[in-house]
Amino acid sequence: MVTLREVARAAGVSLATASRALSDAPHVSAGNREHVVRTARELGYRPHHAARTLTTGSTATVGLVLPDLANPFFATVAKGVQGRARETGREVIVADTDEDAAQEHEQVARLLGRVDGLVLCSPRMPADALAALTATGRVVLVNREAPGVPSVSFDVPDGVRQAVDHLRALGHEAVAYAGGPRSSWSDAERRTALDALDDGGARRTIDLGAFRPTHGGGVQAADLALAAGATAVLCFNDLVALGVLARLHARGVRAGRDVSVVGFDDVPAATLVTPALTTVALPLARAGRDAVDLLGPGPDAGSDAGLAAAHRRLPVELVVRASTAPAPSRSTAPAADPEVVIR
Amino acid sequence: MVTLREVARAAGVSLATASRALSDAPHVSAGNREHVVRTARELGYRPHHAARTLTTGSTATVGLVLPDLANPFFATVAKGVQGRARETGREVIVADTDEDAAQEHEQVARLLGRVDGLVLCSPRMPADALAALTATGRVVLVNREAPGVPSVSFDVPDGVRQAVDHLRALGHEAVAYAGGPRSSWSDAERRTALDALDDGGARRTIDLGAFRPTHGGGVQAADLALAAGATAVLCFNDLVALGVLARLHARGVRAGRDVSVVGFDDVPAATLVTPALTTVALPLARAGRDAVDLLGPGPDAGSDAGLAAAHRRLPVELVVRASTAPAPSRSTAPAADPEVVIR
DNA sequence: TTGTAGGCGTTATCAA
DNA sequence: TTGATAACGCCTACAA
Repeated sequence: MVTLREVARAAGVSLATASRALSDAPHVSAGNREHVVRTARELGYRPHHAARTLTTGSTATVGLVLPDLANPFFATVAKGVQGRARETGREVIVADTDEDAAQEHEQVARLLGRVDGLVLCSPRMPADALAALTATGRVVLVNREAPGVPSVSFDVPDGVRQAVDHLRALGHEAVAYAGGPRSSWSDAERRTALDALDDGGARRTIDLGAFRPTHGGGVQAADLALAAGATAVLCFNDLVALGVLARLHARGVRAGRDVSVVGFDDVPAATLVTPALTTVALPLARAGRDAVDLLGPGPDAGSDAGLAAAHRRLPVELVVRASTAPAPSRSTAPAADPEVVIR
Repeated sequence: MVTLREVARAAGVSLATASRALSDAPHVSAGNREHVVRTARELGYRPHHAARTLTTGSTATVGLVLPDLANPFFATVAKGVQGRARETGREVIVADTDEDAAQEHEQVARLLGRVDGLVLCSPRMPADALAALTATGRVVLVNREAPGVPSVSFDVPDGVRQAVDHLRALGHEAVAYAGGPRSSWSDAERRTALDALDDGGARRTIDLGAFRPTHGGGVQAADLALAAGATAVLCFNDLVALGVLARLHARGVRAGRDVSVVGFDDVPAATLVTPALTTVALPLARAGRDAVDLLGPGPDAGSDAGLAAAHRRLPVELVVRASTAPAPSRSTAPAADPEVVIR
């Protein structure tokens, strides 16, 4: 390995001058600077990261803790974090908790010793544990909010509103909600938003209950929705919605005609199924990028880096596809399907 | 920050003794060891990573460079890498190249200065560039092979064989292949395997051409397959297969009855569509784990860690679902569908 | 078994 | 503008 000392010697300058030249600090003659830079390149000099960290105290590294890397939702956040971190001269250390709240604490604590700051995505741990963990500062939350902790989340209430408005505009009165796990922070947020939309009259939402946030959970919810006479189902997330779609199909109910279905997240598979899923799209990668920015400027930052606000709520967007359609008229039996039945 | 020096002072021992006690090295009295460990815990001591790296030379870190974190295929590999790294006491720094071959070189070079070794997943760069890059050692390939470079890949030829055997057993004679990009190493591997299976007689495979490895590519391929009179289509990957499925459906052809479709990868969406996709499943997470092991034992390793073999080819498995079925008999028009048509 | 001291590669603080 | 030199926190011969 070629060290700075060797570069200095080869260039015929002192260690200090070499250091200054390469980290383009002031107080180096233009001639020396160029000469040092050239010899460094010739020798293939690469600064030793750990040594630099030891003296500067900066790791140029961002941590990322998330429940499941293989889940496209989190993976997309991770991509955003990684992209922004690199743009600002930082690396990303990623840790997967396997959806285990207990691991969150350990991973965060361990990583904090190795990074300048860290992004904690969709933590499952209860609020009090979260508060204790983030007391150190240097932690930004994504898809979760907690008092006093900087965070990036999504305007879920507005997403719920868009979805419900859409369904009501289509004439649906009996809208059911297929919820996620009770312990889920974001499920609570959806429910609060739904309650706020409830006008106490005919247009109330039917609570189908809490389901596992999976395809299977959706299958289960679909039967309940049918039994409850719902003409539209709003789902905790797309996986649940896809499960509902599959079950409706299996039971001979035409999704997007007899029953409308709306999901949340806009996962890739939403466009791959038939009918394509109407869903609330979340700016996942953007959230990851913003979280990195909330952590503060990286090593590459100019001097005028403004201090970021503590909380950001990103706008969401309802993407209307084929799984939602006008409510079937009450009086008539399902009309003969004018489309070509393809099976 | 609490340093080892402070722990030593608090425990009333020397720096060296404290160090030995905490890294459970020999030559420490049991009493001192326990005492030091306790005071360290009480003081909340966390070893300083950079300092340790500087003296030991080990970063306890693994690098991971891949084309696209948001792609479930790579994300699953990443999950495996992360899981195995942590089990062996290492962190993972992940870098996303945005599918850009030019970035691969830069990312790998940069990361190599910060990690003990790195996993390069599905590199797009040409073979010669790869050879130059990996000459340093410390790099393991995943889903790609190169002479002299340790790698973990999949037994794709066997997967192709399983798929073709399956289709032939179902009576399909006109099997088409919807290929991936010409520059793709794994596409070349599939083609080689297909050629080997060609008996020169009636059972030859129809080459549909090269398509973008996306849903859209599949849509395009489907029309060609139909025009060529194929009764079965083997696809470069699941995304392409899903596109074929969608297009067949749109054109009124019953996938899984009139035409059989087989994919590659077994992405999550494969089970979410109707008909569910028959596909060749790849042990992606396992590949990530094995790649880490090929990098050598981590800091947590026992003394008897054997040296790993340089190449591993992981077995793959055809997962038969509803998108493949017996070939329609030549003479008769498509029989009336005995199933309840649900649409 | 314990302690002292040197060094890992860099940056930063002083004098010169 | 330069150049010694002292940290940074830890590990590890080497000496006691």
